[in-house]
Amino acid sequence: MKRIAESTVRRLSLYLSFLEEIEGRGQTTISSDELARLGGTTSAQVRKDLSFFGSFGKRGLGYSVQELCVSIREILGLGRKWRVCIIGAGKIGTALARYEAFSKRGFYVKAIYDSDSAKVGMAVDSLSVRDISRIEQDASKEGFDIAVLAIPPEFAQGVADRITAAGIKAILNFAPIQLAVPTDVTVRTVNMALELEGLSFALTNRGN
Amino acid sequence: MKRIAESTVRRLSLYLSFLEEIEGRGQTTISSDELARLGGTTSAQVRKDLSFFGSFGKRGLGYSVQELCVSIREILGLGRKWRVCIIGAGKIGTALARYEAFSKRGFYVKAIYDSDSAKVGMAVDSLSVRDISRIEQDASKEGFDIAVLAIPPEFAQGVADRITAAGIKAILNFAPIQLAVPTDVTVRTVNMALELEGLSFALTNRGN
DNA sequence: GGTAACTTGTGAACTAATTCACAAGCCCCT
DNA sequence: AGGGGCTTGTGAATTAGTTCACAAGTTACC
Repeated sequence: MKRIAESTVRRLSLYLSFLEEIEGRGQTTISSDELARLGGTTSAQVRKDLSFFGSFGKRGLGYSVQELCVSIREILGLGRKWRVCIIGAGKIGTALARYEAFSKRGFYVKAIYDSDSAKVGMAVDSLSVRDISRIEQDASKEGFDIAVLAIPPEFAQGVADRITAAGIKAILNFAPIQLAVPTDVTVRTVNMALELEGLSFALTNRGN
Repeated sequence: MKRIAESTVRRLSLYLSFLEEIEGRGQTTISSDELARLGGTTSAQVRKDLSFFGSFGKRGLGYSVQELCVSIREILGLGRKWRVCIIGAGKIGTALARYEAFSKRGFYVKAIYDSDSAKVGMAVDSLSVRDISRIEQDASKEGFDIAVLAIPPEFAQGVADRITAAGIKAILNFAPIQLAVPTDVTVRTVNMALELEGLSFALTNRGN
């Protein structure tokens, strides 16, 4: 299969969220044009995005909302449940652990870790904060698929090394740092300072 | 000035974070190559990114860490303090309000709002949750530059309409929805479900 | 069954972003 | 003062991503 651009995957995710809402409203078919308007893109873009994975529509008619939902879920690998662990029981870590939107989309937070012994044992919803020293043994025993890193930047690389060594292949990184990981590990970084600075740039340079 | 790509702005932000760390360690000059390695890109990319805004280095020698910090801060508009309000005192909103990294970077959270009267008056650090109905009058009186939207998707567009009408030109949106705003308003959306789904895609299609 | 009105799927054309490659400039050493 | 070793800044080439445009397929209706 040809390499798929990250932008394409993002858009598929976005289309799926619209399709699910539309499905809930009882609409049964949708055209690439309607989907494009919802996603702020063009109909050609929608069709091209889908064409990398097959042909899902009917000419003259559009796409079956239900079938397209199923197809995109399959493309994105959402047909199964993913086991997530959160590392860092600070403000961000605990907020994420309590965030229901994750489990709604099939991502189940199974454990939360911290290195601070004062936090270990603390309850976060139905979970109890575990000591980070257990991460290696837990990772293989409990089969975590994804680790969410919500720790200070100075510890992030060290923890990333440990969890990738323990076999975790996907990391959602909230630390404002560029992680170095083996090539078979995927990292997505969410850096809020960077987003705010992008807004600062836009405000400063607006009006040309 | 030519239109600057969002990817360029992101990278400048990233370079700045490295430069600040390096400055703290006492290193006085840096080459595009070293900066590129830190940022996971190429030296040509670093030089090109900077070249859109001027020439900041010395041939044969590299860049002065201190001067480059100052220049990038100026490019990004970080020479001033930005006034931020957070809308939504739920899990994400309160976690963001308490997040110190914002003020370190010059973004000051001045107020937090919610529509739930049970939450209004509640303390979040030194702030007290205000009723959302006050947002219009507060926005002009207190001169908010940036609004952070941390509310359920079904309310996000309505609130976005109100705050843009009230003159706010920049929105950091955590609601998983595509906001429609006037062209002079900049929106950055952080959608964690979408990031997780990107990881799901990578895990599912790894090894090609 | 034929035709009109749509909409997809996809090469081709175009636009944007990244990488190459090298002249020009700077520092250090002798 | 001149040469060698670096590193920047930037047009040119390349690669990646988006948009165009149209043949091909589908439905509805007469």
